[in-house]
Amino acid sequence: MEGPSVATAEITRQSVVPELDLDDLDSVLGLHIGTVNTLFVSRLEKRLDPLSVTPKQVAILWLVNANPGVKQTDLSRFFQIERPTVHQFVRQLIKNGFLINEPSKLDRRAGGLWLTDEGREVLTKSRQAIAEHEEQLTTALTAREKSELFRILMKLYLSAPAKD
Amino acid sequence: MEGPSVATAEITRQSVVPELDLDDLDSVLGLHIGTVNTLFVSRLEKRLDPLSVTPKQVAILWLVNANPGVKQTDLSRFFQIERPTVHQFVRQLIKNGFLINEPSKLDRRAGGLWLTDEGREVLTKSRQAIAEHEEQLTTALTAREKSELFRILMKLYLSAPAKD
DNA sequence: TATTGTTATACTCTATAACTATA
DNA sequence: TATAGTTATAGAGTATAACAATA
Repeated sequence: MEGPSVATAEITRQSVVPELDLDDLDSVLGLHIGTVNTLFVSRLEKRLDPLSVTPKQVAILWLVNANPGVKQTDLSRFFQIERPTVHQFVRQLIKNGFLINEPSKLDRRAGGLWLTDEGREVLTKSRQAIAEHEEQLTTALTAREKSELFRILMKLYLSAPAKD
Repeated sequence: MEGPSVATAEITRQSVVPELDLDDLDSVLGLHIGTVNTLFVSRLEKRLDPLSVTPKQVAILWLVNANPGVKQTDLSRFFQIERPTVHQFVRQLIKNGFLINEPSKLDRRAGGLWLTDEGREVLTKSRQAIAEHEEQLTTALTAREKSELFRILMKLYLSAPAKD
């Protein structure tokens, strides 16, 4: 799996820039998470560009589609981002005609979000783009590595001590 | 390890917001990488705030310290970010008195970067802050999970198809 | 008082385009 | 022509503070 029957070759970022002394910077987990995140986000942004949506906007469309009438507060809780941050995505999506905001009749503070026909079309195409993108970036991983990665990331996320 | 001797409980993001239909959004790897990245970055930013540096600025200081006289181009290659992006961090670090830029005598196009005494102090304190931060966020992981995470992230990074 | 949404503002990280100076 | 650095500008994603409307 890892090559010939010698000691497993350790592949590190050192091999990418051999002339630099990394001084153990590559033992910082956050660095690698950040690098891989940038890789995923920037590639996906390019794929989604023709559809005039960003990765986070698609995630919002995705959940609104599956939960018609959902409130911004619910999205804020799911993504663990602040309400004004959610609102910014929602505002852009409404401006671009992918989403509408219908005030709730039960609680007039809250709005309910729905996709437009155009929003549904964009979501369908975006899901296809995401599927191709994820397939492309994870072909090197075995099925077991993929599921381990999901499991470990989830464990990190769920075990994080509360803010403050 | 995972609880009583029943089928391993699957812990997902669904359990965080039970009332939402996720419609398989949680099968998108990029979402989890992004969430964990935000977790790491935002926590570290708060820890570094008293030192007046950001996570990326510390990474720059770290490499300049280990490679006195390094060029911005080398940093650009290591971090896989564009030269103007590196320059922005460098400019801020110089402005804050943590870095100096001494033009090379061999190639007057290039500058060489060095830490100031204050930069060295901030780096030392930042490394301590990062060590505590990483320890705090990864305590839930076993040693094997940690090394698997490093290995899989590195594999993703190194196997990524070239841009375009 | 508490919740929902909104507006204004700002910060971090990233990019592209276009420029200067040097090799 | 190619490389190193710089400047200007922009965009994605995030936050906090303060406010209005509603419950």
